[in-house]
Amino acid sequence: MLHWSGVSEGARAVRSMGMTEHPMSSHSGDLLDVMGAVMRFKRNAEIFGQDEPATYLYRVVRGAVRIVRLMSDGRRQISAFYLAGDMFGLEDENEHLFSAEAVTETEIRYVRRSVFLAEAMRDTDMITELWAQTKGNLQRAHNHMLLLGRKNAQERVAKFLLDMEPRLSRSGIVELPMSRQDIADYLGLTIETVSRTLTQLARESVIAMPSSRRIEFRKHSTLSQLRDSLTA
Amino acid sequence: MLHWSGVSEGARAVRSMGMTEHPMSSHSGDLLDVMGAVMRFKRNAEIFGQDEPATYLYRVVRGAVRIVRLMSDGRRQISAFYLAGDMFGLEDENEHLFSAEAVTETEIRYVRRSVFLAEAMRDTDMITELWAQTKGNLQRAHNHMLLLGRKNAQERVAKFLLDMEPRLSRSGIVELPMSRQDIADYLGLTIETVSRTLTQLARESVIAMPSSRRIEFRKHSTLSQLRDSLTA
DNA sequence: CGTGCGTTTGAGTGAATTCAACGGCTGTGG
DNA sequence: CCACAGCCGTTGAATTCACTCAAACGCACG
Repeated sequence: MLHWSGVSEGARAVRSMGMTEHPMSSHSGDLLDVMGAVMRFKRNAEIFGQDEPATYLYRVVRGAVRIVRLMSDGRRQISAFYLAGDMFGLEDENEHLFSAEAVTETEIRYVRRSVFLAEAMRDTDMITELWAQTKGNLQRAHNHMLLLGRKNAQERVAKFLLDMEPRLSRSGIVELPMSRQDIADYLGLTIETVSRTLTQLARESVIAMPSSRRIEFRKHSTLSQLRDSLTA
Repeated sequence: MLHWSGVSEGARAVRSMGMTEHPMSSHSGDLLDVMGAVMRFKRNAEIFGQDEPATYLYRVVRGAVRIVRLMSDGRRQISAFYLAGDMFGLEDENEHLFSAEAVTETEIRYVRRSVFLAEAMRDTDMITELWAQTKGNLQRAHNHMLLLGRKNAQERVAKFLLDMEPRLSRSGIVELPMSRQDIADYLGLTIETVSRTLTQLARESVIAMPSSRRIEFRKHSTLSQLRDSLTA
């Protein structure tokens, strides 16, 4: 199924179109952009699944990916969203405990880990980039754990919006690629609680919601206060 | 091999707590084991603090370290415990958003990031080890997020015990280095709920608690079921 | 125009929290 | 040796916040 093509020097001529680099990756990460193959995934399509061997290394070219753990009773936990420029597929060692799914129409570049690593051993920029990406993912994971611990619903939603803003905003307006269910499973809340909280924020004019996926920031500082702590 | 450039500044930064510094003992073995300096920290001593610049890379030689975020109203979130052999200090980019504290009497080896990286650029084993460690931390972080999402108290405690077992067990008996408060802040519960849950598990003879810090596994499979009842 | 899906809103319930008191261990000092 | 203080952990009772169950809404699409 998955098939790697063009890791050789010839592929280096190919340069993918301009993508937004999120703030956490320190320098331009074009390295996986010239290796491996590109694949398109439709909304909700599975990129890799739980219990599959973890063989590849991936990068989001366009769109959004969610890292999901599905439990037998239907509960779902989303441990990360990856957006354009992010590398992923390193959350597991040998077998995937998580699955990765396209949140929207998404374009992915992927390459065998072994191939990438072999190349990286000869190119310090590549291994440095790989490490920087892994570190960035680790930092986001720790940041996200702050939210999952002892935070109430308002704090979670406020932090979610503020975290997403720099990653996918266009001038104070966030176009969310993910559904309410995705947000709920990411925040450790139910869909109803997410909905109620957003409605309440809109009623208080902290945000505006022209449509359910579009969020405008109206009182940025209030949102920050809600995130940091309601009390005290 | 490598001299300790920059180590003295760092020592000053953290030496305010009572601890002793050791000269480089050539412990034949892993990579960070032969670089940098060793330091001892007493129980609850701070290794680095929130808002300090993130300059160093650390490894636990002996003992246990917790990564903590303290909020203004006193709430605390522990996002990781690091044990002997684990590298840490990569959870932040430039400034620490978290602090690191010794859970028990702990021995740490540390080195300037820049120094380690400079060396790693010339030694692929070192950068590989650094990446492997970062990846390991990322994997543990994702694993921990499963627990923090939508899990009830019993599932959290059961998973916590099972996760800790391979990391610090001696033949089915776990000697916990951390307090109930630490466990609670790690699991996103209150100290009372952790206590009640452990008591209940002991009453059901799933575990035995000869002392509050010592846990014996009596019905390992039952514990797994409690964890998986919703994890699988 | 109806069907289906995602989202919102409402009412009642429950699991973990908060508030409060108690028990056990350790070290200190009379 | 006992008395006491301090810390940590446990237990009890009442509260609360998010959850569950349920229904309705709005929009897209055949």
